Amino acid sequence: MIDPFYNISKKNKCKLLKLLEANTLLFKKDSTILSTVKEENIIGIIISGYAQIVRTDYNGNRTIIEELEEGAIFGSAISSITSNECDIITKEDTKILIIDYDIMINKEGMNLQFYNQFIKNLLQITTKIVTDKNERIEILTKKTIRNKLLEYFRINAGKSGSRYVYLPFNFTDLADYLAIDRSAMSRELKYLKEEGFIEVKGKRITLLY
Amino acid sequence: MIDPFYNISKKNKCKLLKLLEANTLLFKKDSTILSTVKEENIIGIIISGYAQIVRTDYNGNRTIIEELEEGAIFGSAISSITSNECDIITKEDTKILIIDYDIMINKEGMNLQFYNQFIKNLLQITTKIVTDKNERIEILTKKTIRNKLLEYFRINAGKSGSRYVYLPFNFTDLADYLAIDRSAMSRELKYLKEEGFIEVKGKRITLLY
DNA sequence: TGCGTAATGTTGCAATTGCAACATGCATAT
DNA sequence: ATATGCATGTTGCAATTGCAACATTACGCA
Repeated sequence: MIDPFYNISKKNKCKLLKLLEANTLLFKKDSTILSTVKEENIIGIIISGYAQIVRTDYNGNRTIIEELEEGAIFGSAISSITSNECDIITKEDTKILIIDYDIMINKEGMNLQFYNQFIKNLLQITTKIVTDKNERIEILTKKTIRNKLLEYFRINAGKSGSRYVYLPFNFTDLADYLAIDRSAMSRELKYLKEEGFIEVKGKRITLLY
Repeated sequence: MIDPFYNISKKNKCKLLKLLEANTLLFKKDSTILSTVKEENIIGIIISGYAQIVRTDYNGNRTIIEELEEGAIFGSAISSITSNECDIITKEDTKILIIDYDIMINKEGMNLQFYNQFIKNLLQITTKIVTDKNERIEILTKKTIRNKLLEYFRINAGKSGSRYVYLPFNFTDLADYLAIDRSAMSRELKYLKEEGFIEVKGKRITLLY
């Protein structure tokens, strides 16, 4: 993950935040950010802590839209908080930075190194986000639970270059991420085990094919 | 859609392309770009024409990953051409620009207005791409064909602020986009018509609810 | 105008899936 | 230790879906 303030000195970071009229906010664990953030065209940056963008629809189906670690950026300008069903929920005490997207973009003719560097860093981060979204879409467009699982494994084993996949979350959340029923997923995992395709030990999955 | 060269003069655009060691390529209608582009960390920009990123899996299922209009950017750094099943297919004669992502990003300490402006433009474009991807994910995570359709309609009627949805592609491609079987979609559309939820006239859908 | 091809509509059927309901396991706090 | 809550595992069943096969319509082009 690229630091949004990569290659920007502490001093310049302060100048930057002033220039962008940024606000720092603190949230306790398990609080909902959302309403603060939703209304306007805003970019948020996780300074410290951990949060999730979660959608809960009228049926009560929860879907994790995104995991927000330190340095992650989010916001109406970038994430799907446009949707009326989305919450950002902190999983730890979390410190975030709020920047108005329009103020940030409309600094014309800026010749400030730190400003341009910041924009460049954001470009790299959003590029990475697009890649992640594409992976998710690639998985979601598979038509069977089995193929969704195998695609998920393929992508995530590929990242570590091994035959192991370490789940970054629990199975309930995995089902949410894959947009499938948890019990149906559990059943399919059982079949995959029985047929000798995979081995599951806690959150570590070994690919045997 | 934001022009990648917004706020950059013709003269500066030339300088920029030289600085970035950009290459211009021409493709005839219905040709496959792909192999030229796939290998490296590259950004492509559609100068003129129209193309699609299409994935065809081993079952022959086609999925339109992305529509590439004039000014659109794509590439291994940004799109999911990482996948081994992806093609970029031109639907018209198409002129594209190829830029090496690493060369572009690693121009340190640049104080050139046109360079910084270009990066900023790319940031705005990728931001928009993320929004689009999120919309698609929002649709794909719905569990029934009906809900996928309704979500698609909701999002796209919302854009024009009316009760009309104008499909940007045909129904076959819509089914690909929603990652559902075409005939099953056709059946569900019939039910939606019969139940008075929608009215379909060619590519215009009217929401009646 | 007519031909060929691609898109669309229709339907039966088998396979997959979601859902509900319940059992088991595991961790944490009192 | 045990109670409480949450994650996980299991299974029957009904609903949804994909698939295949075919009919019909629309469209581009000679």
